[in-house]
Amino acid sequence: MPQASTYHHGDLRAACLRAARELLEEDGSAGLSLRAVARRAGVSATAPYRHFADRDALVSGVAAEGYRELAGHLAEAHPAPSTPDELAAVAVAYVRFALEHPALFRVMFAEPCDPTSEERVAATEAISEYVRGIVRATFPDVNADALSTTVWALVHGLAFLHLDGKLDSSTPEAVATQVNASVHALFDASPAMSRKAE
Amino acid sequence: MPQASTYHHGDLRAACLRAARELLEEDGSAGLSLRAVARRAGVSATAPYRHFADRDALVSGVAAEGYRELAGHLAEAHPAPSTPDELAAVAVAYVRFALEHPALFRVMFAEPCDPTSEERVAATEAISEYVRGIVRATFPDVNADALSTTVWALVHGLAFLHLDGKLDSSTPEAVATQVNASVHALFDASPAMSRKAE
DNA sequence: TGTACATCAGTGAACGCGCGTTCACTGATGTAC
DNA sequence: TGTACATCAGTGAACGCGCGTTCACTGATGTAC
Repeated sequence: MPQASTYHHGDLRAACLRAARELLEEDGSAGLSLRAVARRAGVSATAPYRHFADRDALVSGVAAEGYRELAGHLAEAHPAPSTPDELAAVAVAYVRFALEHPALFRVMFAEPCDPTSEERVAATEAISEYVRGIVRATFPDVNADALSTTVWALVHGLAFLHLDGKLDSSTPEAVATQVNASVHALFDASPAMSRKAE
Repeated sequence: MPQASTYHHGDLRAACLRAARELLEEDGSAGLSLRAVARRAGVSATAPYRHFADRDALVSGVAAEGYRELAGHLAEAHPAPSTPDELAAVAVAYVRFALEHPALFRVMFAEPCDPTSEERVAATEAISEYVRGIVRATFPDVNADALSTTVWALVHGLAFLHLDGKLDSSTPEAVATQVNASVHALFDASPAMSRKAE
């Protein structure tokens, strides 16, 4: 329901989140201020206060959006992975998301999760649950909670190391190869874990 | 060579780094300003400019110190690990360091590595080389470069997930158990990797 | 269909703040003779 | 040992800036009658 009117924006909340995302990609998290967001949305400096209690609420909103978007990307990579190869494809999508939205990814994870933002906490929980579900589907006979933590940590670490330029991120293929190799190195161990679980 | 004199500080550089570390632990990276550092060091706002070109140089200095300190902690956990268990002990030390110095750890990794700071780049390289060396010592017959990246990513990811409160960090034992389990899950796969490398 | 009015989403001036950085300066130190 | 002087590490006033947030306000919208 966007309006042609200049006074009432129509959907300023969404416009603020969009502006915040753009600022993030351009200037990194340092450029993410309420005033800059308002400026970019073409609105007075205080207008965002109609939609966000304060700066933190804006940041939490951006992070939550990022989580949902990440979840979408993972599902797109494979809706219901059940083999190590399919799981690896999801891992590649995770790292790719981090590399395509570096500043957003950092906002999502580099600051301590604000426990007062329900939206943000819920989105984090959703990702966590999603990873657990995938691992359970791929290795039904294994302690999925333990293995899913390990998988998530591995993939998360790969994402950060790529982000920090510690690994070769020059081409998407190089990244995919690296992620695949690492994930398979871990999955080859799962039978051993299975044995322990019995 | 510290001086009793009040005018000449003696070792203001070190005092600034110390002050920065304290501010980091107290207020997080948001509190890390040149002026705050000067204030805490008991010195005029501009005195740090005798020792740091600008704010970035200060931050890079802090990060570099963090890298060296981390390296020290790892070596302390085990000077020359050569078994999976010993390697796991080093991994636990890595994660413990992150949990003991959360803000410092974030400064070290959460911002893109400043490529203009030689000190910082060198310190990063040193850590990277160190991990590679350990893995090579533990698995001489394996593609150490590939495996060491996987190990580092896994441990690094565990550190961040703990930092973000996504895993149980309530006691040092809980953390150690989790890290040990994850690292062993990976190491149990190394024979498979070895086979591939042949 | 027309009017009165409550509600809502915006405005814009103003506040105080801490920041990074510059500049000309000055006090202390150490070295050459 | 004593003095002159260069060097160095501090000082403190000042700059301009962008920020978060408050406040009283006003224009637009939609609903009740």
